[in-house]
This record gives sequence, C-alpha cells and structure tokens, in this order.
Amino acid sequence: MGARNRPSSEPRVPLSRERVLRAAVAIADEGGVRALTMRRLAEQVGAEAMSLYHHVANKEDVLDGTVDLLIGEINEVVDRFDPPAEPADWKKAVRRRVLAAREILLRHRWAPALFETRSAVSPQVLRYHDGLIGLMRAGGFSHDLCHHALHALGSRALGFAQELFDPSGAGGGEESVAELEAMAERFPHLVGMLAEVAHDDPDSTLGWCDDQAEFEFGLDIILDGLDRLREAG
Amino acid sequence: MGARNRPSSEPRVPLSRERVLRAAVAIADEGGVRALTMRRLAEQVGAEAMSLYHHVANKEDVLDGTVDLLIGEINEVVDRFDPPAEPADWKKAVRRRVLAAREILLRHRWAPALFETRSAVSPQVLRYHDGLIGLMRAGGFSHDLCHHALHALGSRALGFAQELFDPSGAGGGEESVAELEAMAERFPHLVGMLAEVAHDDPDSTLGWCDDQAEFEFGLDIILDGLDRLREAG
DNA sequence: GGTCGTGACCTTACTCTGTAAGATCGCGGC
DNA sequence: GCCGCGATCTTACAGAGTAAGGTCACGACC
Repeated sequence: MGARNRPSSEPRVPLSRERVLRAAVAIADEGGVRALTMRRLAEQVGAEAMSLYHHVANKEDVLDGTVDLLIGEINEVVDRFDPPAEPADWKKAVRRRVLAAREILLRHRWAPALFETRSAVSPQVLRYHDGLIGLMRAGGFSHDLCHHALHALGSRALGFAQELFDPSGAGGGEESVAELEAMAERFPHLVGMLAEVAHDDPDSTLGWCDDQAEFEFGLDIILDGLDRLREAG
Repeated sequence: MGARNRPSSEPRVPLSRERVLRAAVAIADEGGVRALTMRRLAEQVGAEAMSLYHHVANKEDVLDGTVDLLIGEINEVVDRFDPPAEPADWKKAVRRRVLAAREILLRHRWAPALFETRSAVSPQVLRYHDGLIGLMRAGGFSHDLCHHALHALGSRALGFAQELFDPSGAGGGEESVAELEAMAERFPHLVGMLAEVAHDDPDSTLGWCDDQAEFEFGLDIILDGLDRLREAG
C-alpha cells in the first residue's frame, strides 16, 4: 500500500538527501527526536522506510544530517553580518552571532540535546567556529586564547546551554505549602533564593527563569573575562 | 531457564531499586547507555527483564535513578569538605566542589549526555545546587546574583561541559596533506589555530585538547567574572 | 498444621524499532 | 522493442520496552 498504485496524475517529486533531512527536521520540530523514526520519516516524504536508505546511510546519518542542516541555516544568517567596524568590536560581533544562533536553535528545541550525542564533527559546525575565530583574531586574540575561548564558550558558542530548571518538567507551581516547607528544610538556600527571585518577578513561579536574560548574563561574563585576558595578554 | 531451577544452595540476594540502579551504572560504565537495556540489566542482576518492574517504574525511571545515584555520590564527597575559612574564599570552595564533581563524572563518561535528556529534576541535583548557593551566600552574594551564577555555570557547575572536539570521533590524525590543505581553504582560521596550538604541544594532534585545563580555564573565567560582579554589586 | 493472601519473580506475547535481502518498477539509451 | 540500472517497495528478522497473567515462597491467621 502507500505509493503502490500511484496515479500518473501525481508527478511524484523525487527523493533526495536534502528532502529527507528537511522532513526529519519537520518531524522533530513537531514531536521531538523520539518521534523521528525511519518509518515516520518515510511516511512524511511519501515513500517506504527502506527507500530512504538510497539517500542516507542509516539513521545516524539522518541525525548527523539534521544537525548539519540546522547549523548551515545559522551560517547562512551570520555570514550576512557585516564585519565589525573596529577591531575592538570583536565582542559585539561574537555576541551578535551567538545570539543569532540561539534564536534559530530556539525554534528547534530538540536540537541541542541531539548535538551532544553526535561524535562526528559537522562541517557546518567547523565553519561556524572558523568564523568565530576569525572575529577574535581580528580583535587581537592570540591563537592560543582563541582556542581557550572556544572551550570556555562550549555549547554557548552555538547559542545554547543546559537550562537549569525546565518549567515543562514536573508540575509547575502545584507544590502545596507542606511540600514547600519540606523542601525548605532539605534545600534551605535553594528555596530561599527562589522565594526572593520569584518575589522580584511576579510572573515567575518556582523553577521558571528568563532563559534569554540568563543566557546573555552567562555569555557576557565569559566575553568580558576573555576581553580582560586579551588586554592583559 | 535462567533462575528457574535455582539450587537452594544459592541464597538469591533479593532485588532492590538500589541494586538495580547500581547494576545500571556498571553496564553503562562498560558499554555506554546504548548497552543499557532492560534485558541486559536483568541479566546483570540475575533476574528476568520483567522482574525489574517491581523495583523501578520503567526505563525512564532507571535512567533518572542512575543520574540521582551518581550525583548522590558527588554529594557524599563534597559534603565532607570543610566550609571555607573566610567568606572571601567562596571562589576556592566552589571551584573545589566543581572539580570534585568533574572527577567523579569523568569516571562515567556516558553520564553528562544522559543528564541533558532528563527533564525531572533529581533531588540530589537540588541538594548539590543548594550547597553551591550556600557557599555563595556566605561569600556575600545576593540571592539574585546566586541565581544568575547558577545559570552562568550551567552544566559546568556539575563538572562537565560539551567537549568541543572528541578525539574518539572520526579518525584522529590520519588526515592527508591534501585533505589538510582542502580544510585550510574552507576553514582558514580554524586550521591556523590548530596548527599553532598543536605546535606548542607536541602531544597534541588535530582535535586533541587538554580537557582538564580547558575546563578549568572556562570555569575560572566565570568565577572571576562573578567575583567582580559581587564586589561591584 | 493447614490455608490463604500477598507480593516477588517469571513466561509469554505484542508492538515498534532499525535495517538486510531481494523483488519490482520505470525511465533513458540502443 | 528491448535492456540495463538505479530508485523504490516488500518481506522478514533481531532486538527494544513493556502489558498481562501465571507461579511460587513466605508470613498471618484459624
């Protein structure tokens, strides 16, 4: 069944690695990586599971490919950015790139976790990092400091970092007073902090934080620290 | 088969959540999370797969449990640390904890990737972070700055961060001269940096870095940045 | 001591996964 | 008209998680 007795009226767009990978991203966007199975992927492109293997080596290849595709999207965007007017603007330029990457990855929440499971280095990731090094070099970094910088940034360079408390997780804000008191006994500092932070921000419930602000806070600490090292170096 | 006609001479140690989780860690240590299946886990504890379900809810629960177990190990170690002699020593104390956590996690390479897939917050993780906040509070941090600090540290707080280039991945150092030249054309800054960094360290091949040093470099940038903010704040 | 409930454990079976092997289909070149 | 060949589909299999129900040992009660 499926495409067996295909009416000749439907022209059948041919499969391709590109089309398969785009479909994979679409499926993951909708249902997470868990939903991305070869059969589901085949269905999405109007084919049978085994037909996919003429365009991708296996499922690992699909996962590698989707990562590459997404970073490629990021590269397309950041490549259009103007180079910094002054060398000293390296920090602004790097910051802008990272935040652009983050913006794209936020549309694919499943991607960061997937990235960390890839062992093969994607060419697009290499290209992205190459661009960052270029900016830092122009800003006065030694090669050595560039190298350290990439390590210091880690996944933050690509616009993500493990979010501390995921609000989508275990029931948000349904804690009873008794449960909260029990928590306060076991984790006094944590509950104290959350009580105060939540008070400052009335929208905030236990475990909710402004991801974007926190991300930028961490990013700025690192960039500022690197800038100081560069000046001293 | 299996435990069916068990001779009464063998006393049969009873299953328990604890024993199952410890076995799970052992299997993952040996063969990675991929090797951790319910059947393999049952075999390890001398039972049948379905018997495990009397002690754990399902496989997700096993994974959650192993995470909790490992962080519990970390907490046992860091809880024995003396509190800092002077408030200003918060940085040393936090640094010491993080590096202790890292040391333990380095013995379970599969764990970091697993952590990032857990949505439920482990009580042991809460306890660990609670301790960090305690140190920072004693060192003069506002609750707000503690909060930012945890976000800035991210997974680094627990002693890991995505390693940039995994040397175990795609063939280390077998690049031909032609391939290297092709790479240099596509990624000039990256290849330039690696050439120089590798030159400084003759042990280093393309893609190899001193993880521990890089980790501490990044950690120190963040801790120094936080210290400056605390003083200014 | 018999019996009976209760859980720990095992057996079987089902659905879903990735993918190997081979059949079939359709189109371009002779 | 025929052939060759690559793209596609069909079938099948091993291994995953786990639902449903059977079995068996042990402690509580009469």
